[in-house]
Amino acid sequence: MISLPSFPSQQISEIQYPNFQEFSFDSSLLQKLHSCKSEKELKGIHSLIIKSSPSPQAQQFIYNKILSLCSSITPLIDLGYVHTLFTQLPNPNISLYNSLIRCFSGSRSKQSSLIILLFYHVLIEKGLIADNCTYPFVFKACAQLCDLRQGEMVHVHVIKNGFVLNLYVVNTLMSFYGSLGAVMDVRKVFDESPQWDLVSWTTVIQGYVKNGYWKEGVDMFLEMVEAGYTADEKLMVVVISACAKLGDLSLARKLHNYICDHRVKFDVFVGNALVDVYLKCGDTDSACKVFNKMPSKNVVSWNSMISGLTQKGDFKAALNMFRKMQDKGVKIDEFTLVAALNSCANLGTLELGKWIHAYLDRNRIEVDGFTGNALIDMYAKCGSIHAAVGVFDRMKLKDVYTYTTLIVGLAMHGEGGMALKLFPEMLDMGIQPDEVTFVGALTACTHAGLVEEGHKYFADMSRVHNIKPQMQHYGCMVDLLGRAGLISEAIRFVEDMPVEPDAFILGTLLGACRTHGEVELAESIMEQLATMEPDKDGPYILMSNIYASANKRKEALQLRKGMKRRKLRKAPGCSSIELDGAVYEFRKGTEYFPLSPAKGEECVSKINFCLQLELYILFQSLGVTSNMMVLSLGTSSSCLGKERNTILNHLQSGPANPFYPGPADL
DNA sequence: ATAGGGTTAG
Repeated sequence: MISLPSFPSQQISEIQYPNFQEFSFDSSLLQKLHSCKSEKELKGIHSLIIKSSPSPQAQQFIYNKILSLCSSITPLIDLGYVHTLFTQLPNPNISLYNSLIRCFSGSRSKQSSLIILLFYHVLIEKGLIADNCTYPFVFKACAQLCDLRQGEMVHVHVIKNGFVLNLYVVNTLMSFYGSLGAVMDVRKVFDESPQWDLVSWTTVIQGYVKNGYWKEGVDMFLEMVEAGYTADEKLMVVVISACAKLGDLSLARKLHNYICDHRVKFDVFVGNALVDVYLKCGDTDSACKVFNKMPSKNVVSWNSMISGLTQKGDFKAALNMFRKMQDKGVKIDEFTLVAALNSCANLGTLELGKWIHAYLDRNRIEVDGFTGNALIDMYAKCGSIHAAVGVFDRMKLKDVYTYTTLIVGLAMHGEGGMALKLFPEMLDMGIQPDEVTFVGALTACTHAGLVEEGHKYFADMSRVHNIKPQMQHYGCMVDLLGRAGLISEAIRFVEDMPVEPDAFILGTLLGACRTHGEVELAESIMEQLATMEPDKDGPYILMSNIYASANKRKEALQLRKGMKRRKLRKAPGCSSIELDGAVYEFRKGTEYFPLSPAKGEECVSKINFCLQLELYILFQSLGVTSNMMVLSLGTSSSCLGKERNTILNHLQSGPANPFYPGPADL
């Protein structure tokens, strides 16, 4: 039972945290309150307290305790209950308001943020003054709601009440401006603050970096070092991520050295940032070294490796990582799958791509946004354009990437008409096309032979959509005109371009010359190309084909000699097939090997890569077509029966397939 | 009681 000495009420309001021993309070109740960990327990104790019918003074004290307890066990707590509790308090002071607000800051939803702002306005109306514990939550709520004006208003209150001297308040204020992209305001608050700590520097640097001012962020870091501060691991992560965006390898090495020299804690965040920066700067070896040295890895570490290798174009290494990650039992997430799908798309490993699709379905991961876009791309690039369309149709959240991916995919499959139907549909949905969408639309026009339509898209690009044509778009137009046989128009187009044609454009023209037998024109273009890119074999190959089809043997021979003189060799053709989830790659004149390492690593040497066409037919006759597809076929045709049988034996009885776990494994 | 961190596309 609680028995209180009776205080005059004015005195009570001055004592914020009375010593509970003065209440001769049943200490077991208070102890229970302290050790309480769940809402249920809390409510139980609450009812016990009500039953003990405390005096108003004791009630204020206890409710105060309960409320601060609530704010420490969020988000487990029922916010409605918290609010009811709060309304029981007769004259809540600012610290009680802070406790209340803290309860609502746990859920980080838009609704809770609105409620926090509401409480903030109520407390001001009641004549209370917010303090250093109120403002951080209020700024967080403004950031969550993307409400710049509201935040600016609170900023004024902060100035009026003198809280610009409080680092907690100033730092959250900067973080608020930074999250809304107001970089100048972040800097202004920083410059006007009379004192800084490491968090202030981190916040201002992050303000720059998050908004794309990578160079400024790095410069600010250097300024900080100059001013005598020492960075911690949290700041280093920000600076390293800026360095990754800049792609500056020598800076990356300097930052790595800084970490070692200053004994910055090498935690999983720092490790991940380093792995990422080395991969983005093209130094795979260093990335692997850091990755292997990391004391603890998480899903992000693996994702960084996989997506980094994918972006570098090392798709096989990426998929091997993906497999290794699963072997280690690391739980994969959407980031993993998007990166893996990207690799599948580029390698043409449809089976693995399908497996990932099934994985998404099985784990009830919504096929939307990033995952949906990656799936569409994978199916389109692996030749299953119908599956790509199927994914597209089921997606609820379509963005410019979704439309562009499918437009490009359809165009590449010769479905120019279907691709061009999507374009106006996209505009109707209120989605603005970007420069890549126009590359897709122009390619679609090329493949459908729609010259007029192409001109219209090209004109609309700058006129209606305010996108300046880039070299790629000029290239598309040259290709469009060239393939349609309008060579002279293509030449005129190149001459009228506001920029000098690059090797790609000239190569496109050369391709048009080949299709339409324009030998003399080809020769003059070839001359230009040979000076621009003396090391490329492509133009020579094209030109020799042009001579060959014009029956000009002598010229062709001379060209070959020229190639030899320049030590140019035709890059070997390359092709691959997928069988039961393993990719077999064929290179002309070399050996073939399965994509996956380990058991299947032994190579069968010197197999002509074009064998696969025959293999495909053979497999069809054997009735094993379902797991196999041919991605691209070579053009030469010499074939050795013995070697073919070797491959057949190898594929049928050989290394354990599939290398990737099938749907049944998970 | 209250502030700052890494990975995803066409």
